[in-house]
Amino acid sequence: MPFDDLVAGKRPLDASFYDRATAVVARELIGCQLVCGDVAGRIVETEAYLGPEDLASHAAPGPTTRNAAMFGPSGISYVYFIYGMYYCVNAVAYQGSVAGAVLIRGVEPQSGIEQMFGRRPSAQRWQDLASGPGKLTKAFGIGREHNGLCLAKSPLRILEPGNQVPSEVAVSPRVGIRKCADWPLRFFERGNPCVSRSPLNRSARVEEQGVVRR
DNA sequence: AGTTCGATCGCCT
DNA sequence: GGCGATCGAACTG
Repeated sequence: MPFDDLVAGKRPLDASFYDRATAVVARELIGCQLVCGDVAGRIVETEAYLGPEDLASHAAPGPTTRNAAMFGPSGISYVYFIYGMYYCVNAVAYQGSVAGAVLIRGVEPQSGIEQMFGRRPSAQRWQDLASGPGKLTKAFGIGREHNGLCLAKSPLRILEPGNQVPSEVAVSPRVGIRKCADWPLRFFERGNPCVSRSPLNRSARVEEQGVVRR
């Protein structure tokens, strides 16, 4: 769909959206629209990372230069570099704690698909362009320069879902972590092919904890 | 200054 | 299901 038609009438989510419990924000980001430049897609998978009590969170060790954004105001991006070759993008979101962020793990490409294939030539299907946290930053061209930006009014921004509300949101443990491995803080649209599929996701040990119907 | 290891991905078996 | 790629942040001495 053309970019202008896709974003027409959709307003960016403002700080009041992000200034709530991190898991609630993670749940409600499913179906919202991620935009970077003239590339856009629908968020279909997220994970909540909490404050110091969550040992899997980058906030657990306390503030450092890398994770500083997680301790700042809600509604700001937190982008970090991992495994020597990937970026991951978060939306800072918390209330009543001292830190928290939502990792965006899966996006359904909607606009700028040709550009995404140009950035990820190894992708065989459009469904796999952004079906993972490292994949989607590559497809969207998100890097260090996008850390610490206001997600309501930057080239990197998130818009309200409009008429794209998810059919059914499922909950499960988070992927690829060892500490707090049982906490049900991963949210995804059931059945969507753009949800990431790491080996851990497919393992019988990781089973869904429940679903949220609308 | 040296070491460790990670909120991943893609290729191999 | 396992592993190598590849590098910066954080920690140790």
